[in-house]
Amino acid sequence: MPTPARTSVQAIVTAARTILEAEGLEGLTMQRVAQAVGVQAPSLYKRVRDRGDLVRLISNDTARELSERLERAAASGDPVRDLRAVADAFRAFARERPAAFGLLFAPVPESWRADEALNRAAAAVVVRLAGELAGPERALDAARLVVAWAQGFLSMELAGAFRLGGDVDEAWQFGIEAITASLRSRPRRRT
Amino acid sequence: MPTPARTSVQAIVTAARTILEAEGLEGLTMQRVAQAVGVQAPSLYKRVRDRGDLVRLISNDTARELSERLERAAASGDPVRDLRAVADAFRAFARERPAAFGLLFAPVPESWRADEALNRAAAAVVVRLAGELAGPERALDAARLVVAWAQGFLSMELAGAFRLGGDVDEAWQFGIEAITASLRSRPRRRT
DNA sequence: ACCTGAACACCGTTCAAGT
DNA sequence: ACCTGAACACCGTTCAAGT
Repeated sequence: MPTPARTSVQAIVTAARTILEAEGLEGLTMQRVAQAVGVQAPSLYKRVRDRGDLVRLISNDTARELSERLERAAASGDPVRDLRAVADAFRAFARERPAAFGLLFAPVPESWRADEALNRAAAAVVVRLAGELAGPERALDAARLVVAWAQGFLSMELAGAFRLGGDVDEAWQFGIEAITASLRSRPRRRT
Repeated sequence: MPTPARTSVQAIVTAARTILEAEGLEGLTMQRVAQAVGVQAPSLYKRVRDRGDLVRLISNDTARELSERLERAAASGDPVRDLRAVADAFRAFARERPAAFGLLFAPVPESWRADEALNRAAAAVVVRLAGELAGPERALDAARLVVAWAQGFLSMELAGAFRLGGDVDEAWQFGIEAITASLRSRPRRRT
């Protein structure tokens, strides 16, 4: 006789995201997740292939949410203002979900990573704005400059790696201003 | 009767670094390290406090080595050339020891991290060069821009996160040029 | 169809016992 | 003084057995 489902992939992923933020990636055990959704650990394997798969589902959700936020931030139509707003949205997201954000860029096995299409969607906004600033020929190079800087800055900030004093918010402002100014003044190969 | 030591902290750390690069952080188990140095796992606890402490010792060695390399790279006396050379040395190191490099910037428990003084030493070169370019008032902000970009770029490159095509080497060149140009042209508060 | 207890192969770590 | 086997508390994962 079929028994009714006592949980769902959605419930599992949601619980896992909460545990990830509260207790880190090593704290994210199958037993801990099972307890949170009210089943025994082996039952989770009816919904997710294994722990790596669960991590991948978390990253998918994270990438989707990040993508939406970046999209929403680019609303003014002015590429300089928009790029700054997108960077700030990126930072706000990283501070809200530090563990999930870290996971998105962590050197994790390939099969744990968010689906390529979701990463691509999140990148699209930045590539578009970077192209408007630096010209279509340089769009990808420029986007990589912006994303690398922002990701590096935030991973260092979240890891507490800025230990030489100074104002970290000011360093962030300095960075985004230097980068946008540089992209705008760069000679374009063609327009 | 005292028995002669069959291994040493140095041998343990050296073996651990090799294992880290070959099999990643999850592959770095106490049993694996013990096997490599020819003792049983419990014996390791005579030399290192626990696995986290072993990771910290690896990071210390990594930070020391990175620091030396960056120092050696800054030799021309011209800050623009030196900053480029330091960035290139940073990248070369990251590619030689990707796992150790990743570890240095990974969101890992505080007690696993390299000693503060070693991180400070590695940062010093960059802060000096950044100050020569952007002025002493902006040295720290400028150094944070450079290091954040480089670290982010490399962590993305090593994670295989540049998946939109284009030439990654060219993106690196584009980045360091845009950043140095921007720092040089930035208005200085004072000289 | 879904859930579970029991089991397996692995971890890190402690500790009494050996030399 | 150093090393080890045995043990403990944890993991992820599989699977036969239950409903």
